Amino acid sequence: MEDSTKDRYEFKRIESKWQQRWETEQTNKVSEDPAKDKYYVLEMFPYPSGRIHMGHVRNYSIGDVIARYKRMCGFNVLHPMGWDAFGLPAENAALKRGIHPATWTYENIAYMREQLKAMGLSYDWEREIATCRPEYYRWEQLIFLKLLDKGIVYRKETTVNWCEDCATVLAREQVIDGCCWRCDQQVLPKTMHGWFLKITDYADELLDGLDKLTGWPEKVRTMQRNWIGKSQGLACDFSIEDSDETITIFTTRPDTIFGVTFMSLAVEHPLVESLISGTDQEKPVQEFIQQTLIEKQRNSPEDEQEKNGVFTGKYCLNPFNGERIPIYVANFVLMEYGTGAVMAVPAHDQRDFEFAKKYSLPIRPVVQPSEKQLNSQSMEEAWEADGILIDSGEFTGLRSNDAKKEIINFALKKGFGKPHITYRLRDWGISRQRYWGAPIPVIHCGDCGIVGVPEAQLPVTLPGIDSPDDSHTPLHKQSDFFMTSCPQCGKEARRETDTMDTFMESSWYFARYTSPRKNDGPLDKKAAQYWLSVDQYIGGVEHAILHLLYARFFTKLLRDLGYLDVDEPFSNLLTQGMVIKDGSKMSKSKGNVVDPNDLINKYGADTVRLFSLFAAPPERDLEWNAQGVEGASRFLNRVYRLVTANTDCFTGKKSAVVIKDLNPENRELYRKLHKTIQRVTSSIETNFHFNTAISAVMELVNDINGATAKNQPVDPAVLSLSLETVLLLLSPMTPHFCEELWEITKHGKSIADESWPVCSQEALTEDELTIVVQVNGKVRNRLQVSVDISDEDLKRAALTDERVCKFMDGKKAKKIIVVKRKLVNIVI
RNA sequence: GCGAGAGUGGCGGAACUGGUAGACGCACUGGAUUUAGGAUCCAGCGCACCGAGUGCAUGGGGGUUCAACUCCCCCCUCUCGCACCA
Repeated sequence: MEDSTKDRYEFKRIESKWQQRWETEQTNKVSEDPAKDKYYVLEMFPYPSGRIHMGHVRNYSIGDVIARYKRMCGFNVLHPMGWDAFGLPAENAALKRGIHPATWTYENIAYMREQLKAMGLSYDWEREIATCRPEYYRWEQLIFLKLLDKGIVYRKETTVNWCEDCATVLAREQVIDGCCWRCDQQVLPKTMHGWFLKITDYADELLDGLDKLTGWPEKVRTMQRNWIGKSQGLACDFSIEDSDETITIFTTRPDTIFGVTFMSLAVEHPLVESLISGTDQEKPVQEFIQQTLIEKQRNSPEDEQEKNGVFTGKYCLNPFNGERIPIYVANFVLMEYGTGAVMAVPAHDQRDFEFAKKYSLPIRPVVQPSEKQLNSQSMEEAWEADGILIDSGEFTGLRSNDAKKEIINFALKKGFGKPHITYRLRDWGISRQRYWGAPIPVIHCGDCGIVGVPEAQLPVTLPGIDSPDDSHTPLHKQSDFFMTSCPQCGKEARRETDTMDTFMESSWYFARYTSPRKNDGPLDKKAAQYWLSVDQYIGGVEHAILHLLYARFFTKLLRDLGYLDVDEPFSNLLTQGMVIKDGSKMSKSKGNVVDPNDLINKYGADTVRLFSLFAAPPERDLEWNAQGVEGASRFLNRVYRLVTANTDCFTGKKSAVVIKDLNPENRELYRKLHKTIQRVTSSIETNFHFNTAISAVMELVNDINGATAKNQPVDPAVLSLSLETVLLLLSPMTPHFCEELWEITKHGKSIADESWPVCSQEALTEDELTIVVQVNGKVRNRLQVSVDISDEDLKRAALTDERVCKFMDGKKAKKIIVVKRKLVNIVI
């Protein structure tokens, strides 16, 4: 059992041999070459958590096949790797072990780098970056300052999402079901100052750009669209009776404005206080607000609350018809969306309908559907679709869509309303009260206010890299760090102690790879121009919103700062599925993790790569199967034996084949060989379905095996070409293995420097075809016929076929359908 | 509820613009080789019937067609994402 490796090819020796050779010969080093077409393939860079996991293996295997394939196709391929190295786990681990987060991070990087190298991935390691290095984040600080100048970065006080466990603020994108995306603890609201990026300024461009990203999965585009959440409608003022104040509402259904029967305010709405102060309703409303706030805290956001509210005792006026409208405070109105005030139209909005039913408020239909008559008494639910306006003054009779425009225009003319667009997207809060992140490069001066750190003083580095004791305490507790002087007036001042959200680093790393060592600016424009955008980006779908939206945003920022000239960072996106075992995602808590190290030691990197590519198409989840790995291993061993048993046929020269001179068996094999090139190439080109590419190669291997097993010797030229093709086609997937056999078969150079094989049309032509004969659509026989048989002859052959006659049972053919080169269907 | 995707053997998965359903692999069964195991090789392997053979089969139901995994309509299930968005 434990000696099961003895019959396997020597993957250990072979893999380290080729890894060393690629390194010494700098096989994967690239630079800009205007003479060649570029191809930039990138896998989402890892967080240096300690060891690579199967998800990484799958991700990088996919990327590596694409990189190696494109390279063989003649592209100048950029394929870099780096580390998303800032983040909370480093702090936690450091605290636990009493070491510095940097130490932990760099050790992990060193170990994981070796693991990746052991997989034989074709990275240009000279471009490696780690985002925690000052050489990287200093440029991020510079970009931050430029954005501060432009007003894209600003500071404000808001209610933030606070995670007590992580002791930091979270962006809205990082709050999942009311809990922290990382530690899963309930997130609490907290009021504090923080730094923001005006992503909302780019909302429209981010939204419109999605239409052009045809190389992205529809799913991801839809998710981003929903996240941006653009709604168009009317912002309209309702004046409050006996008051100078007005309530501004936002609605996407101005066509229903004559159906308003009450007004709902969010409990946090700023006007509530003044509405109720000193009135009889003050107490009940206050109580209701308290109650609602408590419930909001307590309940997880999934369960929808019953609609509740309380009358404020005050009225406002519908500007369209002057009607008196009671003002309520309601628990289902969100302060964060629109204006926090909703005009309630119970006949045409389900929530308002439920609320009206509960508090016996009037329901007045104003949009009549064509298929039924709405009646305020008998309605059981709101009619939310379009229709024709009724009881709507001068707008009566218009269709919903026209009415929307007319009503907005009317409000605009009269001055009490205007067209308005609102987004779900909020500005990106980037302040984190953590140690292990890039310091925000500003200084707070009592006299001058906020002052950017002068460019010449960048980077603002993290303190205490050499003193592990308190090195990971948050910066606001380290006076050595925050005590400074104002760069403008020289007085004593306080350095900003927040660090940046780590998503800042991952928002531009792909661009930095194009000039990773540039030391006088973030990007070399020429290099960026040559390489960007990324032609193929690969990673998990869990980043569909966060990282991918931020990276798109940053690309536009860098473009507007003059660093780049592309609008979008990633032209094509492949979202690979998860690695599953026993029905669920591999995770430590589930105890179903498979360590790639163990597999590589047991089977070799090539086998592990091959299996992860073969078991499922990349976008689907991959069910881990230990026996499947055995299968992949078996296949490679079979190829190894097949090639080494036939080294005689390799002469070191290019074999030439004259199709005419081949006997039928050799011709068949030669045809299969070209058919395989065609199938593998198109599998990769159309959708990166490596699983079918591999199965095509397996078929070819089976055929070569079959041919050599027969007594008749295979033509050496056909045999050597077949085996060469197998190696060339497999080489992007199992590179060490193919390099070794390429060398054994007397090819002078590295297989990585060979060209991708080309399918010959001539080789594909056949002189005989198998035609399926159907009777009434059911397959009854197969006929071997010459390719140039006429339809008439084919019909005749089918009709006279013995088996076919049996099924025709003496009946006459009503109709005969002939599909060229494929089938004959006799209808009786 | 809204949006996206998916349902094919025991399993992972194939099937091009409608034209041989189940490629390839795993598992399984039988055989060869072997002292034995492992490895390797050969054969079989959707379901039903004892079988040549014949039926039936791509979540369910209907439809279009000579022909449907593929196109259309209705329904069911699962996965993922969003969710009181006015």
